[in-house]
Amino acid sequence: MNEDVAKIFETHAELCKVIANPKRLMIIDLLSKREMCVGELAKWVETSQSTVSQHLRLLKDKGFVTVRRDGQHQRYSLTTPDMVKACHIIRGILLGRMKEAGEVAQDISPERLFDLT
Amino acid sequence: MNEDVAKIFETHAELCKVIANPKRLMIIDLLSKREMCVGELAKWVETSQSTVSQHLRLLKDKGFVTVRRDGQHQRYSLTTPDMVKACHIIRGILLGRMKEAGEVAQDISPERLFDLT
DNA sequence: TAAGCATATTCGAATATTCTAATATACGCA
DNA sequence: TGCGTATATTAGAATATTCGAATATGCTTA
Repeated sequence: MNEDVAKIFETHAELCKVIANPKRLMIIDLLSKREMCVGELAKWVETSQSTVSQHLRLLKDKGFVTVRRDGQHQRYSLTTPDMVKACHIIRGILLGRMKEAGEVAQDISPERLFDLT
Repeated sequence: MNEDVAKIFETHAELCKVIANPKRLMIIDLLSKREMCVGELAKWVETSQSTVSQHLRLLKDKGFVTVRRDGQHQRYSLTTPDMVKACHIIRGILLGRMKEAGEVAQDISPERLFDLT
């Protein structure tokens, strides 16, 4: 195998690891709806501020979010809408299976898990 | 947060973990081209038969491949083309970045990393 | 400058992942 | 039946991930 190809798959896996965690998936989902600060995300995800901060750091390091300071707040937003697209495809696979098994209502959609009304 | 929603993100992450490994990504890529047996995959991925077998087991457990026996061989194939679609989107993100950084040729595409001619 | 809120960082325990080596199982054919 | 090939399984070491507790840093306002 070509060495460059091996490297590509290696890095590809690195990017996939970003979405291989439920809390990061929630964060991505929330940020796909609107910009949010850390405390707000922590509330929605129902976990500690520390945990959210660490996940956000990873997301930033991997280039999937940016931050802007707004007074005391750090406002995070997504930079890569394609990642959301990939997440929705995979969540679609899951929901399809769950619907088939009757584990979930037929009208549930991959985009409406958090209700931010 | 709704308990069912938490469960969905949990399982969603489980599915994402499947693609969070370079060798499994290679296996998925190869199987997206055609059915293959274990030894053949091991050759392309350049790893041990045992490792490939273990990855295939995970892929089967998660419902992404099926097997059929063909004499001494076990022929594996993909069941979920959408997973390939998700992989291509993420690999597209990566290749886009690499092209921008001049780390890779402009005409490389997410689908043509292995040449099975 | 001090107090208070928001966020980041560090540390360590618990858990999960990945690989290799060794061994077991399954099939086909002489 | 016995041998060779293909594949699966198991065990264990090395490494990676995840989280919360504690602490540090940064900003705002009195």
